[in-house]
Amino acid sequence: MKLFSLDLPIFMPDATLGTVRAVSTDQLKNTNTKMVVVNTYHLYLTLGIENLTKLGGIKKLMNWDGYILSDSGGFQVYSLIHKKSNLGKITQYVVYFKSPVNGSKTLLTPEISIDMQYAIDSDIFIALDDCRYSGVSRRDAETSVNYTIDWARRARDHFDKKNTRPNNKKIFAVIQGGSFKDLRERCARELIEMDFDGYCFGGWPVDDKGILVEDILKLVADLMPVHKPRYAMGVGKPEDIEKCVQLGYNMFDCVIPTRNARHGILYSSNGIVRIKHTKYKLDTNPIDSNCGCETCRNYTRAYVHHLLKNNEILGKTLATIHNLYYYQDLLKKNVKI
RNA sequence: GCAGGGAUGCCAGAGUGGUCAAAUGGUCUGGACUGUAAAUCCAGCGCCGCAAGGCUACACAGGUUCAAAUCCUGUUCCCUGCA
Repeated sequence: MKLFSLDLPIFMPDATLGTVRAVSTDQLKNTNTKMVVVNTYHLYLTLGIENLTKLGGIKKLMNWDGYILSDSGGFQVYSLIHKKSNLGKITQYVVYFKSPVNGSKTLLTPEISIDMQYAIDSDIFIALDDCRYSGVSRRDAETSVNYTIDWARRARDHFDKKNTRPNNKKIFAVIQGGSFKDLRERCARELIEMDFDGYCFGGWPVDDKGILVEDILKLVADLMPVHKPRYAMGVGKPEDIEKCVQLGYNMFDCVIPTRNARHGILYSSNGIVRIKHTKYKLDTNPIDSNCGCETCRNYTRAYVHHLLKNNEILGKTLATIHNLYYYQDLLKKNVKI
């Protein structure tokens, strides 16, 4: 399947604030990355609609000639409010985020989220959703589904109102419902009626032990239209992505390759390399001898070990370049014809 | 040489009569991280023990005291002024 001119499946690194941490746009390009995920909520808070519009959008700001997908802020509804509480409040009409610094309020609605995504000038929009933990109770999952459907309709309407074709923008919706089959079915059915350009698996993709919730992922994948992109949000570890490709998903994003790189966990064809371990201090091999990334072509494990042990910025950069290249390679191997 | 100040774990550095195996950082060793509040977080780090627990420290030598890392005396070393 293709999306724009891209082969699916695709992995999109997270560039929350308009940067994949530790790498420049050129370096990012050289990892074979074609699309990145930016975050509506974080950009709304930091740059805002007006400023970002003046600056001409995030692509221009980043000097990025690839594609941009903007997450709606729905994950922050989960990570900042449901998970930590006290950082905001959710109602059917609006979501309030409370700043932990000075207590000031930020208001987010499905409409504001869309306006912001236009300011970002992204290629793929996401309708605001009420994201929950994978083990969410039935009662909460029901609320989440109700809000998500309602917000998706409002997002869709607002998106259409502003979308003067032919600008080739797409909008995806997120299927919530926790582990409850009927709720997932209802959510999927109603969202499909609204005719979005793609559908996303919503919620936390792993259980409290970190194990991929395969049964729920399968259930939801089977509810999605076959001819449209299927995006498993927040997935995941290399093996989790491969499992999800088998289930039918073809779009992925996750902080794991980038965050783990910064923390010294590197992926290789021979398994995980914890580069900060002392055994790599004098190791003059590349991180992965089968890898063609800038890091592996030019530097040794000993060097990356040394840099990361001493908290040098370049260590994070080289590690990130490697992990992203590894992920893009992995997805290439999983392209289905 | 004179006058002050100081010596506590690998480093930095609290504690100034009992509640002190030794705060807290850092280093070090593990681990976690899944639509990024994350260059973050958690655990361990004198010795023995899986653990409960036990044992040993606060430059060195004496002393005072029921009790000293903490008070006194001397020694060694370091720092800061003045010569």
